[in-house]
Amino acid sequence: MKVKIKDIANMTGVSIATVSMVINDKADRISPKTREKVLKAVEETGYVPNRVASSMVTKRTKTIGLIIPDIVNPFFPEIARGVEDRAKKDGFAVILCNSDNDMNKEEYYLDLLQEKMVDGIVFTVSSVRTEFSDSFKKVGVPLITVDRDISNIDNYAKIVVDNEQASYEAVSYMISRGLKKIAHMSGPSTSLTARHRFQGYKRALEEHGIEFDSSLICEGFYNTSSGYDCMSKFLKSGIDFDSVFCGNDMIAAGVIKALHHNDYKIPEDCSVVGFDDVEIAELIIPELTTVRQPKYDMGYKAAELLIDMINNKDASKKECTTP
Amino acid sequence: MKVKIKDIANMTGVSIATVSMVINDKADRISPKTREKVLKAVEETGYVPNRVASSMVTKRTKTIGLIIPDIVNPFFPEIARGVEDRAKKDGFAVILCNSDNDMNKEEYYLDLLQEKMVDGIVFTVSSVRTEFSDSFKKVGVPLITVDRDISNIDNYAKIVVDNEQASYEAVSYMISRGLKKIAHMSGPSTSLTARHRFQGYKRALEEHGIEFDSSLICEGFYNTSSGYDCMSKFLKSGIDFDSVFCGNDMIAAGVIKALHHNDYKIPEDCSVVGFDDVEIAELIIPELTTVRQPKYDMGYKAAELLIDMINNKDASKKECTTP
DNA sequence: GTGAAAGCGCTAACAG
DNA sequence: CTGTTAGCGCTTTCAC
Repeated sequence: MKVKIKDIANMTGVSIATVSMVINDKADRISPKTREKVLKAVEETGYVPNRVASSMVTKRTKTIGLIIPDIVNPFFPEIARGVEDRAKKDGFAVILCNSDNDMNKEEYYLDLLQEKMVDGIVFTVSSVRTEFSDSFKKVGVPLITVDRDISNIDNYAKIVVDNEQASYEAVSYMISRGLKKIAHMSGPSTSLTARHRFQGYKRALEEHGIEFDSSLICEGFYNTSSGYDCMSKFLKSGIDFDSVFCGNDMIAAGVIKALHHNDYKIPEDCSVVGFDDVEIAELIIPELTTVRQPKYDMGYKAAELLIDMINNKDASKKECTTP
Repeated sequence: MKVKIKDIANMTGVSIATVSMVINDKADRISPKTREKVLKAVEETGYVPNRVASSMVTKRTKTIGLIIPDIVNPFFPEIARGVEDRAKKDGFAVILCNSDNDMNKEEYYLDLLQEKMVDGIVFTVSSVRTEFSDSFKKVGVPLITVDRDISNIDNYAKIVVDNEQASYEAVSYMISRGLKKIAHMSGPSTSLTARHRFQGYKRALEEHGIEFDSSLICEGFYNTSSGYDCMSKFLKSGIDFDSVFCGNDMIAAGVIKALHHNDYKIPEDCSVVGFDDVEIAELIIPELTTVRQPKYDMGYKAAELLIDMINNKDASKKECTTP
C-alpha cells in the first residue's frame, strides 16, 4: 500500500496538518526539529505527495494544456519546447495535444483539458482557422493563442510573429551587403504568411530607394520543386538578378539546386536567403542563409503570459509580438 | 461559479449518484427518462465533470507521462506522436517532459509524474544512460522504455529498434538491385547504433556472397562534413565503388555534395542510401534513398504496451522489437 | 431504478 | 508552534 500523509503523521507523532506544511514548505511556523523529523520519515518511506488530492482543495493542478496541429511538423517542436521550459520553471506540467488542424479534435482536447482541470491552455492556431467556434468561447480557463499567421482572431491573449518585419529586416540586410537586384520567390499569395513576407520585401526595397520590379517576383508554393522551377525559368529568360529572397527554406533549397545545375556558385554568383521553417535545412545546405523564426521564444513567451494570466486574472487579453 | 454534479442533481431532482452514473455511461440501471433529463441539464449548464475529483476515488488519472531527451531533436516528435495517438485512443492524456539526457531532470520528472499520479510512463532512453538509478527502480507505476540504441538496460518492459536488421535489409536491397561495390560510411564506432548498422551491412554482404572489403569502409561522425570528407577521400584515392550505404542522412547529404562537386550523377554513377533520423532530409535531397526508422510505431507500440500494463498488472516486462 | 452515505488524500482556517 | 475539523467533487457500495 502506498504511504500517505497520515502514515507520516503517525510515524512522527505529529498531525497531518503539520506534515502538509513541511511538505509544502510553509515551514515558517514549524520548528526545525519537527521539520527534520518529518523530512526523515518522508525520505525513509519514499512518500510521494498526491497532488491530485491537493488539487482538489487548492483548485490548481499546476498543469497547462498545449494544443498544436502536429508535433511532427517541424514548425512545432520548438514552440512546444519553449512552452515546456517556461512551464517547468514554475513547476507546471504540460499536456501535449495534436489537433491535426481538425476542429473536432480541437474541441475534443479543449474538453479533455478542462475536465482535467488544467490551469490554462496554449493554443497554436492553424493557418486554416479564421474564427473561434462556440466551444472555444466557453473555455473557462485562461487561454492564449500562438499565431504564426497573424490571423484575424481577436479578443484573446495572443503571441504573434511579425513576418512582415522579419522579412523586411532580412531584405534590408541583403541590401546593406550591396545586393541590388533581389529576386523574390514566394509562397502562394493565398497564404497570409506569404503575403506578409512579400510586403516586408517590398517595404525594404522602397525604404532603401530600390525600385520594385515585378519581373523579379515569382510566386509558387512552399516546396522545393517550386523553387527549382522559378529559378530555372529565371535562368532561361535571362533576367538579371544578383540574389534571391525565398519565401521559405524549401523554396530556397530548390533555388540552390537549380543554381548548382547551371554552375552558379553560391554566394559568389548569387546569394540565397531562405525563411526558416525548418531548423535542419541549413545543416544540410550550408550555402543557405536563413531568417530564423523565433519559434522557441514564441512558445516561451506564450507560457509566460499564460502563467501570468493564471496568477492574476486581470492580465488577460494582452498581445505580444515576437521577436 | 462552476457548475458541479450536485447542481445537476438539484436541477433534475435526482441524486448525485444517478447523475454520476449517466455521465459515466454506467447507464445500464438508469431509466431512459432520467437519463435524458440529466443529459439535457448537462447540456444546458455546460457542466464539465471534474476528473480530478473522479481520480481521487478511482485512483486512475487517465494520464501517462512521456519522458524524452528533447522534442526539438528530429528523432523524437514522431515517437511522441505515436505515443499520443495511441494514448488518445483510450482516452489518455500525455504529459510531455524533456530531459535533455540529464539525470537530474529525469529524476525531477519521474517525481513530478508520480506526484501527478500518472497511470504509467513512457521513457525514451538516451544513448548515454547505461543503467537505471535507484530512483528509477522506485517508480511505482508501469514504466516502459523506448530504446533506440539497444542498450543493456533490462528488467523493464521495452521497445527496441533493430538497427542491425534494418541495415541488413537496406544493404540486401541494394545488392538485389545489382550493386556490388557498396561502400559504407558510418558514424563513430563508439556509438552502438553505428556498430549495429555496420554489422547489418556486413551480414548482408556475407549472406549474399560478397566479400567484405575494409577499404570500402570509412568511419566518421554523424554529420555532413564527415560524409563529405569520406567521399572526397574515396574519390581522390581512386577506390572503386558503385554505391554508398551511409550511417545516417547527414552523412549521406555530405556524400551527395561531394559527388556533385565531382560531377557524379546520382544514382547513375553512384547510388546513395542513407539512414533516416530526419524526415525532412529526403524532401530537400531527392536523390537520397533512405532507410525509414519506425519511430512512430515505436511510440505507438510503447503506449499500447503501457496501457496494457496499466490494465493488467501482470503484462509487465515484455519486450517488443520494431519493425 | 435510485438515493444516502462513506470516503479518496490533502489543505486551510481556526483554535489552542 | 501544532492539532482539529471541515470540506474539495466525485464514485461506489448498500439499502430501499
